Amino acid sequence: MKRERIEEIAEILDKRGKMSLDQLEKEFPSVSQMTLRRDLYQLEEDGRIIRIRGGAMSVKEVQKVSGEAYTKKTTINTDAKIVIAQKASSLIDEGISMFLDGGTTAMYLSKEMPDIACNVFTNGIAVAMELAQKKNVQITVVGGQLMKDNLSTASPAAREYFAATNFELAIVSATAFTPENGFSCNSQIESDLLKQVFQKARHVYMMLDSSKIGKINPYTFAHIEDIDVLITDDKFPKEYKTIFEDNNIVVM
Amino acid sequence: MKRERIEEIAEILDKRGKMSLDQLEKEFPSVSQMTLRRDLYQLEEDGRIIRIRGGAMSVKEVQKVSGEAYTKKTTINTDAKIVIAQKASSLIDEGISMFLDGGTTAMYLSKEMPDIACNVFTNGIAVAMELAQKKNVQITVVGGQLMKDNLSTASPAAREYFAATNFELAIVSATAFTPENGFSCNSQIESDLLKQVFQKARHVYMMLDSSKIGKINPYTFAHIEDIDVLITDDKFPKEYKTIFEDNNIVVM
DNA sequence: GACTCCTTTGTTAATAGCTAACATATTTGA
DNA sequence: TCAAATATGTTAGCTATTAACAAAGGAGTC
Repeated sequence: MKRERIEEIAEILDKRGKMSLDQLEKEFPSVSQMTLRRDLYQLEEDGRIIRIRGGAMSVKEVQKVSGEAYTKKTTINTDAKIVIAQKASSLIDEGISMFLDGGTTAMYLSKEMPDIACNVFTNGIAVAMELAQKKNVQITVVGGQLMKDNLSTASPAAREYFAATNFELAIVSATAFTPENGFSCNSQIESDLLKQVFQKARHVYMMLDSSKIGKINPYTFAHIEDIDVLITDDKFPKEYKTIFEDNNIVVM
Repeated sequence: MKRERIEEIAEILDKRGKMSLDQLEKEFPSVSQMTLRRDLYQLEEDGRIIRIRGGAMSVKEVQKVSGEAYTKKTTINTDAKIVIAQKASSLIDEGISMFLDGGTTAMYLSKEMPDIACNVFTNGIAVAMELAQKKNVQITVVGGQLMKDNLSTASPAAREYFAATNFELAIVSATAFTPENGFSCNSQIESDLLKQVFQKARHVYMMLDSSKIGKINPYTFAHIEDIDVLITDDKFPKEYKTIFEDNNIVVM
């Protein structure tokens, strides 16, 4: 109920742009003002709204007012990514040692995942920052050149480092997928890093929201048979699903 | 006078992102709080800022916040650190290759510093994220275990990596200083890393706000004679100043 | 210069909104 | 089913904001 209410508040705010607490109280007569305040506080922490005196304002509205375009990457298929991230986070067991990539889906995953004792290796600094909130998660950041577009790092040195490291699990996502070209991304060093990770990981979970399907990016880092589990959303085409299942891959 | 002040407020806010009225009052000691309030009100009408409780926020900041998670850590001696960071940022030349640590002062420095072409190595992921906003800055993140308290990394591997890297300049800060025990911090691996950095850096600038003075932390990584320039605030004790100057260190 | 009009700035009191702290209810999970 | 964690409600105190009025400049006119 909290989750839904917060979601609804966010939606209303995105629609109306700006609302006072009084107005919100009228929309949600069943809860107290304080609860709404707390909801707004949380939405602010998530970066979805800005609290102003007497109410709140949607970030979208701000961006509209200021007239500037905002990065669309964070908004593509957000809901699907969150669902996927939730699903993936439920698969993480206590004490596990895992690799997590630096993509937006991994970002949501690190928000959703429970605060259990485990070891996470990541090349995404935004992911690392998010995970730093969790008391019990041990984080190791992969060093290297920082790519500003996706806030992740990669370097030859990191590749070597991973050659001497073992993971129980690697959870990654691709920016493009076709059955013929497999999973691909836009950066060669990232692709190299992921290849290395795949060699050392016992299990590989791929998070792939349906917007990535049918696209091809320059650097392929894995093929269908390289992964163990595919986590996707309900818009995932049925015909593809059978391809994965024929390779003994669990599709979620 | 009004016009210029408003312009200046807008600029400062674009840089710092978010400021309290208290801080603004310190920046503009010659006018009353009410005047600043009115200025903010006007800037809001112009769509350049958003007024929030206790201060204001630049629209640019809003766009940034909407992308990432938002940590609202309030730190000690913020104002002094900002002053120190401003001073330090004025010392950075185009094309330089430098190391920056992961502390809060370095964080402010990365906000204040101009967007010039240069190479920055850092072990602070918050610093790296901040620098990622600058188009012309090349960033390299040091990998390793993430320490959650200060969001910086350190590892033996990183030490080796730096053994093969040269810097023109290292800008670091300590969490404690006494003349006898030198500059110290709370983590052994961080201390090791800094020692290595000091060996490879041609010049070392130390940022030290006065709240650190007289304190001792477990791991000393440098002594007075190891640094070239000390950047501090105006509460820095005079008797200490002479100690530094006797060692040919520029005190700012 | 003295006067008026207009803009900017400062001061104060009253109010609205926020936070913190605790109390209660509800959910989760063992 | 119980205990622990999470979510919600209630209150009191406090802080920031507003509004209204007063004072101080600036600009133009006689």
